[in-house]
Amino acid sequence: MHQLADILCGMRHNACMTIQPKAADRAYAHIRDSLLDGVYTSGDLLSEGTVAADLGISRTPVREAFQRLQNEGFLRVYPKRGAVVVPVGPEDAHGVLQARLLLELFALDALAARGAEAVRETGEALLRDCEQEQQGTTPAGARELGRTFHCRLVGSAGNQVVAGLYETLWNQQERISAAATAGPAHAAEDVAEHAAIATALHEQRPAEARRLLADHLAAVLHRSGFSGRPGLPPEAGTSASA
Amino acid sequence: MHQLADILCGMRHNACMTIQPKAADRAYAHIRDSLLDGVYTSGDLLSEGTVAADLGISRTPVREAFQRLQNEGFLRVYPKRGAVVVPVGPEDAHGVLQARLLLELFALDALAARGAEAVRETGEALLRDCEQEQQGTTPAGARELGRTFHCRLVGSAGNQVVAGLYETLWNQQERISAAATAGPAHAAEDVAEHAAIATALHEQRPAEARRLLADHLAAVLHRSGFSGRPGLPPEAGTSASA
DNA sequence: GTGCACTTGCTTGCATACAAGTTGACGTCT
DNA sequence: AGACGTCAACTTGTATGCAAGCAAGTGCAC
Repeated sequence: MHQLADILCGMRHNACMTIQPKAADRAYAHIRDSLLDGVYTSGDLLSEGTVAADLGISRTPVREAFQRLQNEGFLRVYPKRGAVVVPVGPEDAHGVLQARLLLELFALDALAARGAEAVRETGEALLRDCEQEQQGTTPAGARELGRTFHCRLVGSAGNQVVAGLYETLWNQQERISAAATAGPAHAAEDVAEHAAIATALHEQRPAEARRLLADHLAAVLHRSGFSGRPGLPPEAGTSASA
Repeated sequence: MHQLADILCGMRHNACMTIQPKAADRAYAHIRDSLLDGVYTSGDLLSEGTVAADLGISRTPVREAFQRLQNEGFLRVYPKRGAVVVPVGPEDAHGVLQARLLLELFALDALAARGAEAVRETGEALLRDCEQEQQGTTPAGARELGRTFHCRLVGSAGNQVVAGLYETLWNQQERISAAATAGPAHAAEDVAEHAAIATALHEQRPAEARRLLADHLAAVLHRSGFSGRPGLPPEAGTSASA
């Protein structure tokens, strides 16, 4: 345990992961993609054995994937019963967007407090993200780029804890996007709004960036289709199940 | 993130949990307690086999516990190497307290927006928590009551997503408290400040509750001993290990 | 003495076997 | 017919065995 600092700093063992990802990672990616692509829908019941058979692996790595997905809010494991796909409703969408607004506005304020130069540099980095966004066309790619944009924005505040919280939040955001059936249909609007925010930061107008960001999140909520009747119980449209 | 609540609350299916909790839960509780009580300290290296042998169970449930603890930020598992206890430093303490301030102030504002009656009721419930706090004397009990107080405060905002985020945050807070070696020495001050906040809410002075809360969090940071020199590298005081 | 391949002892990753719990259906008794 | 007990087909929970990976130490060749 003398070289623990090395362990903490250097991630040089990851070369093996590129050659042959662990079975647990494959299971995680498979289930997550199936969830995000609508193969599994709200209320579906999954079992470790079924997924393991589908992937040709044993239950052990699938079990690990289930736990990770439960921690990220995608699944809910019931003892001795199975795992159900957690349904999302307007309540959740409102909650996530409210939380995102809170964290992202905080990030902008913290960024502005770090000085004009930091604001400009962050805006520049975000603009580069937007350029990539305009090129990427696949749904999965658009998802990933949206994640990098917003996570970079929050990360620019310099608070690692808040950044970690936001990553958790983003998982739920992706679940909402998937459930909204809108998917990447509004990707163009997203990119345009991202670019506007990045430009405002790059030109050192943080106050306008705040306003643009708030508008952006409101627009995202509206486009998701969950904006109406926030008090509606989430179970309204998810009663049917296998 | 809320699987702990699930385990504690969702006992309606199986009566076995009262007699014999799952081995994975025992392993989780054992490691977590050891972490919080200082048996394991920052940088320590744990292996599944060792813990399994200590508890007289197999590696499988220990493995599950490791994953949960990693998700909560206590451990970091390195492939084929083992799990190290994540060290915490002033940077983390500042980040956590800043995030807590952000979320808890948001909660107070959201609570105030829900109306005077909601504010009074929440203050009343919090006062009841404080009464329990004054009775409980064991360190573990004090920890748990502090958790219920702050989680109830944040939960009163009515945003389940933010509440979930805050629970995640609280795990890190507990780790910081443990690392600060201050532990429950300042429990009396905590309780007094909690009571002041609850009273302000009960008497419908939310603005003062805001101020008291900010003071409380600043005091917590100060008492933790991590308040000075936030840029200091985290390894400063954590070199010694068993 | 120096450098390098090998060996050894640790670790995790995965597959498999078995134990235990839950559910729903089926048959039987009243 | 209706209620009730039994059971069979699922599920997860845990233990165990084996393969593979990583790091340090050992000994040999130079």
